[in-house]
Amino acid sequence: MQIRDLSERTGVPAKTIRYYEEIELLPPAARKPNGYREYNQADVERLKLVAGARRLDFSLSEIKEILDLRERNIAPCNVLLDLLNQKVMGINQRIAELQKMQQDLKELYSLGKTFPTDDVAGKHCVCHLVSEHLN
Amino acid sequence: MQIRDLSERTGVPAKTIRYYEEIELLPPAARKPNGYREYNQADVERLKLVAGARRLDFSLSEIKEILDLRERNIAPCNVLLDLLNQKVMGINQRIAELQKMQQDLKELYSLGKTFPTDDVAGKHCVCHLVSEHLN
DNA sequence: CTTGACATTCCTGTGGCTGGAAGGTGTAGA
DNA sequence: TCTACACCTTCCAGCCACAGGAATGTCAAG
Repeated sequence: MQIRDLSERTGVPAKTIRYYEEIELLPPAARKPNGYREYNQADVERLKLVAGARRLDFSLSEIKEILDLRERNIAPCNVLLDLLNQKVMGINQRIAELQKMQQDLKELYSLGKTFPTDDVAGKHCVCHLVSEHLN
Repeated sequence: MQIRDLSERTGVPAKTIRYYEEIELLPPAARKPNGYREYNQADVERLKLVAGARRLDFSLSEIKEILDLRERNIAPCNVLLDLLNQKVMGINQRIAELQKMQQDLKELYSLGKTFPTDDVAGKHCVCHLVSEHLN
């Protein structure tokens, strides 16, 4: 199985697979006599875990932690469960931030609409509101 | 007024101010005989607009567009209002994506909890769920 | 013998900074 | 005068997770 097959089985671009190897997220691939990378089913499984974790927005270093545990024959399940939990809380916070920002944006929009839109100096228009916007 | 004063009046780190100048978001600063950058009140106002817009998560190129309009003596108010509006919609979408992801994370967590946590191979545990997770 | 689809490495760019090194300048106190 | 110390300058590197592209090599089919 060469890199394109691995790519198709996992949905990860070949370019990205090489990159993962370069940063040592994945172990150095076996090579065919011609220098081409060669993969097996275990490589597919490992990369599928990486791909699934990426879709859940795990960072590469978080994923590396998982893979490293497994390489040392330690089941990473608990770490993974913890990470899932942390992600949920992180996303809660992120959503709250976004909602706050959306509130701000809407307020600025509404208020800005009531000001003239031809103020180049920006003293009495929406531009001024943005300038004075703190947090 | 030197760079540190500008920094304190706007909350933008000196390092970042230099960076903004380098990428031509801000015009080249006036210089004192000793080579130090020198700023005036107009520079404070401009940078405050930049800082406010950044807090609202405008990109530097969006901000550049605003500043360029003003430099050409065109009031950027309408463009700014449009951008505010776009941001609101963008955030709505982002929030939806995050909520979807949170849903997925919670499901994986709950289901993962029901599996053994000592499965190094990852065939019958939360790791497997993550591997098979598609969007 | 050529065409085309693969593969390889290496370099660059993205966004928005931040950190640090190496050196110059300005001011206050001993 | 000497010396701290705080400020300034430029330049180079790193972060994250890749994507794009150049230059080159390999292999199978027609």
